[in-house]
Formats: sequence, C-alpha cells, structure tokens
Amino acid sequence: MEVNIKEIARRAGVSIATVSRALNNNGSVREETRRKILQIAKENNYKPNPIARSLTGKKTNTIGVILPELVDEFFTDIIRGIDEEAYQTDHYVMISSSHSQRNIVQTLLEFMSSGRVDGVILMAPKIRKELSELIQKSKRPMVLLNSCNSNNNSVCFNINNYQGAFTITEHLIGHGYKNIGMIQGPEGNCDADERFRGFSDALLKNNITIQDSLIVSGDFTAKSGYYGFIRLMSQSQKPEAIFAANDMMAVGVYEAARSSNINIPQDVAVVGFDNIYMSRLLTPRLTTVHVPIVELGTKAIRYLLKMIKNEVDANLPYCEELSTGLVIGGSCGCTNFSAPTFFK
Amino acid sequence: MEVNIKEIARRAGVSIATVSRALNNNGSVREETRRKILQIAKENNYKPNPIARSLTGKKTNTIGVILPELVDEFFTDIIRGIDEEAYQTDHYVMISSSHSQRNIVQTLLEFMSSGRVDGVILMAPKIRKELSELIQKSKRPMVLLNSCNSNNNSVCFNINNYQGAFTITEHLIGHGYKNIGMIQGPEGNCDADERFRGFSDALLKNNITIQDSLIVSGDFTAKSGYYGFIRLMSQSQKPEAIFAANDMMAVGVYEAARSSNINIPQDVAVVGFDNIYMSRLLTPRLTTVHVPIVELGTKAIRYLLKMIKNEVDANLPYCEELSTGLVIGGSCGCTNFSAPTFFK
DNA sequence: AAACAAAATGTAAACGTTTACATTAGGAGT
DNA sequence: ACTCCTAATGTAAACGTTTACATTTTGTTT
Repeated sequence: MEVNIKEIARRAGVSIATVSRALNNNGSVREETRRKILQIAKENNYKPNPIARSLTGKKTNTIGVILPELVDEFFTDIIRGIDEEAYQTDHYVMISSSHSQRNIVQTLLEFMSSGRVDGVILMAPKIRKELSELIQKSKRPMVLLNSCNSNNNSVCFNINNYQGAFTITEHLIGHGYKNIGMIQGPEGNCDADERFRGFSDALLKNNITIQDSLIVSGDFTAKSGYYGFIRLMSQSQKPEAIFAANDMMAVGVYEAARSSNINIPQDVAVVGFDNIYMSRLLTPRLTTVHVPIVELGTKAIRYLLKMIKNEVDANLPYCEELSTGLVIGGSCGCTNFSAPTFFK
Repeated sequence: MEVNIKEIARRAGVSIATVSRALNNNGSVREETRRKILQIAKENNYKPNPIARSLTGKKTNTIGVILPELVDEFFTDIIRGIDEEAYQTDHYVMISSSHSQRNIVQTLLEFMSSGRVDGVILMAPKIRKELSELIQKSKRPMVLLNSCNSNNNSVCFNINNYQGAFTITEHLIGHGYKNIGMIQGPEGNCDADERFRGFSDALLKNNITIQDSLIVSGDFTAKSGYYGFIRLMSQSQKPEAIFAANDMMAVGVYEAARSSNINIPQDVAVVGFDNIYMSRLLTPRLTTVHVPIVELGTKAIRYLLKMIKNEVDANLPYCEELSTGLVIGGSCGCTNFSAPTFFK
C-alpha cells in the first residue's frame, strides 16, 4: 500500500506542512523533527508524488527534445549529451522526432502548450516562417540547435560549420591544390550553407577563383556523393581535390572513385565533414572535420536549465558556436597524418 | 493569460463538471451544451492541464524507455519505432540510457517508483540477479527487449537470433563450405549466445563437426572482428567461411582481410548479422541477416499499451520473437544475389 | 515574572482536473 | 394536471503536494 504525505505526517505526529518542509529543506524545521520525519519516510519508502509536485510547483523537471529525424549516430550523440546532463541535474528527457505522421511545428506546439515540459531543445536545420513565428511566441524557454534563425531573439547553439569548412579547405590549398571542387549539402540547410560559405571564403582568401563548374549539389546522402563525384570527374575540367560537405557523401565519393578506378588521393584528394564513425573505415582514412555533437547537446541543456531557473534572462538572445577540429587522414594527401590508424 | 476549466465553465454558464464531461465525452451532456462548451474552449485555446489530469487519473500517458547505451542506428531505430507508435496513441516517450554515471537498475527504480511513466520498455541484453528481482517486483507494466530472462513471468520481444544465425549458417553450408569459423559476440550477451546456438545447430544438423579452433570470441566491435580474423587465419587449419556474429565485426574482418591481401569471398567467405547501414558499403556487399528493429520497438510499445489499458493481463508472461531475413550480398560467394547493389 | 523576537509548527487554501452522488429539468404516460 | 423515470447538470470532495499566513513554542533580555 502506497503511503502519502498525510500518512507520514500522522506517523511522525506532525503536520503535512512540516513533512513537506523537512523533505524539501525549505523553511525552518527543528533538526530533531527533521531527522524523525526523514527516518519515517525512509522506512516507508515514501517519495513525494512528482505529479502532485508538478501541479503545485508548475514544473515537471522534464526537457522536451525535438529532432528532425532519428537516423544515425549524430542523433544518438545529441541525445546522449542531453541525457547525461539531464541526469546530473535531476531532469528527464522527453524525445520526439518528426516523421511521416508529424512535423516539427505540430510537435513544438504540443510541447509548448501542454505543460509536460519545462523547456524545449529544438533542432531545426531549416526554419520556415511558421516555425519562426512559433519560436517567437514561445512562452517556454527554448534552445535551438543548428539553426539559422534570422530572428536574433533566440538562443542557439551551433557547430561552427564555417570555420570547419574554411580550415579544411585551407588545408587542401596548403597541399597545393588549386582546382578544388565541392559537393554541397541540401539547399536551405543551415549547416550546408555555412560549409559552402567557409569553402568559398577560403578560396577567396587564397586568391583562388571559385569555378561554378566545380560546385555540384548533394543532399548529404552517400548516393548524392557518388553521383556528385561522377559529375565532377566527367567534366573536361576536373578537380584535383574535392570537399564533400559531409562524410556520408564522402563515402559515396570513395565508392564512385573505386568503381571508376580513380585513386584517392593520388588522382584526386577528398575531404569530408562530420567525422562520423564510418569515415575512419575508409581507405585511405578520410581527412575530415570533427564536430563535438555530444558537447552540443550538453551545452544546449545547460543553458536551457539556466533559463528555466531564471539564472539567465530567457528573453535575451544568445548564440554560441562550437568550434571544430581537423582530423587528418590520408585522403587529402598527407602521409604523416595525426589520426590514429584504424587498427594498430 | 491562461484560462482554466473554471473560467471556461463561467463563460459557458455551466459547472466545471459539465465542462469536464463535454471535453471527455464522458457522461451525459446535452449536445447543444456540449457544442457551446467546445466552442468556447476553442476560442480560448483551452486545453486541459495534463498534469492535473495525471494527478486525478493516475496516468501520465508517458512511456519510459531504458536503453543500455545510445550509440548507433540500432538505437535510433528502436526509438523511432517506439516514438511513431506513441504518437499514434497520444503517448509520450521519456528516454533514459545507461552511462558512466548511472546504470540500468537505478534508472529502472527511478521510473518504477516515480509515477512519471505508465509503463517501461527495458532493453537489457544481460539480466543479472538484482535486475531480475526488480523486474519481478515491478508494479508497473514492463516490456523487455532482447533479454534472456530465465524467469518466465515477463513480457518480452526479441529478435530471433537463433533462426537468423541458423539460416545464414545453412546458407554457407549450401555453398559447400565445411570449415566454417565463427567470431562470437560478448559472453553472457543474450543475442550473442543465441547466434552461437543457431550457428552450432546448423552445423550439427548438417553433420558438420564443430571445431573449437574455428570459434573465437569478440565483443561486437569492429576491432574484435579484425583481431578475430587474424587469429582464425593464423592457424594451421583455416576456415573457408566465417560467420561474424554482427556486422560491425564483419567490417573489422573486411579490414583485416584487406590488409592481409586475402580476398572475400574467393579465399574466405564472410557473413554477418544485423544488416547495419555500413554493411552495404562493403565490397563485396556483405551477406547478412536483416533484423527488424523498428518493428521491435513498435510491437513492444503496442503490447505495453495493451497492458496499461488492461486489454491484456500484465501478469501473464508473453514472449514474441521477430523473425529475421537473409540479405544476400557477394561475400558468401553468391554471384546472382538479391540485395540491391549500392549504386546502380 | 514579563516582554519581545525568532524559530517552529499548524491551518487552510491553492494548483486544475475528474467524478460520485445529489439535485434539477425534461419527457412520457395516465 | 399529476406521477414517474431518465437525462442533464451541479456540488463537493478527491488526487498529493506546496506554501502563505496564523498560531504556538522557545529563547533572550530586562
């Protein structure tokens, strides 16, 4: 039989208010009384009902996490970053993702209006008008991930795609490559746009003219990488190096190179972005950009919790970009590279 | 300003009980009254407070999902299967995974005692005594995934690892291989044990003696696959085919083969288990066992919801195994295989 | 002992909903 | 018009906790 606060109070010979005070260390309770109450609570396995607490205190200690999809290690890394921090702070993580039956807007509306969550972490690579308005109207603290919200009233945490793309492109340039091609990510996708911008600016900074014929579009899938490579290498002017805007497309590039008997990096250098697990399985090991996904999740929830606790003003915009790092394999042409070889 | 049920009642000129009845279609409400109430609720964007509902109704419409880790597409597939079904049935998904700061037992205790979830889906590949006792004492409906709980009082959904391993081993035997090696999964891991059992029984059924020297252990990582292969091929008696107990170990096998200048399948055939995304990137394409992970999640939550709604007796044991399918690549020696080639 | 202040505790109500049971309204039959 | 029954509605309490404010107890000072 479950005991409630009334029963604990009866057994301790005090009022329910005193039990509450003792359990919450809130208000004055004589130490002796407090010890007695805690003892009786323990003997009876009593824990305050979190639902009743939520009703009274208007907080659920739950964070809503809205993801655009749930398909690979990127998403498990994000969830993991969030989950571990949630645990440290006695919070719970409610997950929801877009799928064929539901989109982000519906999910956000649901979370925002329902009182089930104290705040939301929203990953939305594309922000359309409707979503932007919702974010504005949000009455609950919200943190955006990887979002180019042109409205500067929001709080967001992003990977510094620009810097990563800039750096890796400069790395290619450092190898002496001049004809550098790029397989872009999906149009309108924030990450993709920033990676292209970093790529472009690195070329400009090094007085290399951007050649449109060396830029093809992709959609972050291996397949688009495969066909992007085929297109690039079918031209009269071929690139000597290719920046694939994510590693999965680089996987496709490797596959296309293999089936075309083109050697990496001897015939064409290839670099990627993301440092997904698979990239370390490619031969030669892919040179890529490492992105701190787990940390992204961790920082997002930390800031969100600060907003929830009014430790920071939820109406103040805040934006932080997590820097990336180069992981040097052999695919760019480096021979003494720093990335650990796969086995031994 | 948020309106509550009292305000809606006031505006509609009825009692709060009538508003509740109208919104819940519970008890008699004149149709005209009902329409009026729904109209006013809509105009005021009123939704019942789910926390208050939970307190009264003793249900949160939330499912707890406890995972042993959060590392790859296996877990996103499970979550996705659960999430999509949860949405269909107006339920929410609370995620928790084991990590360095927390183990499964703590998490289960937390979910079971706190009233935040109506039921739990627990994935635990190894069930130790403490956990087993907890599962027994569970006062809330629980569904196990991929668990060999020798206690038959539970509800579980598993992949039929035995059947998959049996079938794929028979497939190798069908190719004429007699010296068939295996790289096992982690000791005590339910999936791993069943896969070994299927492998063994297929050999026995086909009058092939199991040779201990052809069995090496691994831990489901690519690295253990790599070293397992090295060991197997360093022996005087080498296998002509290898069953890697999961695809990730098969990836390691491919890598080891490549660095040893051993050809797959000409020198040694290789098959895996899982049909992870990576397996389709290997050349030749890996022959493997497809496991319906999304479906596993879907079925688990469906049954759990039935238990929660008392549509099935939560005290009745139930176990279902989802069958697997063969995905034929070229790694076993098949030349006219059915798996789609990677790109055209 | 009396006065005052601070600590400790209790009472009552709040939070927002659902629902058992009481009461009222409406309809049907005589 | 009266009686009876059912539909519709309302009242009060429940759910389990927190907390504002009232009351009591304790400790200190004069």
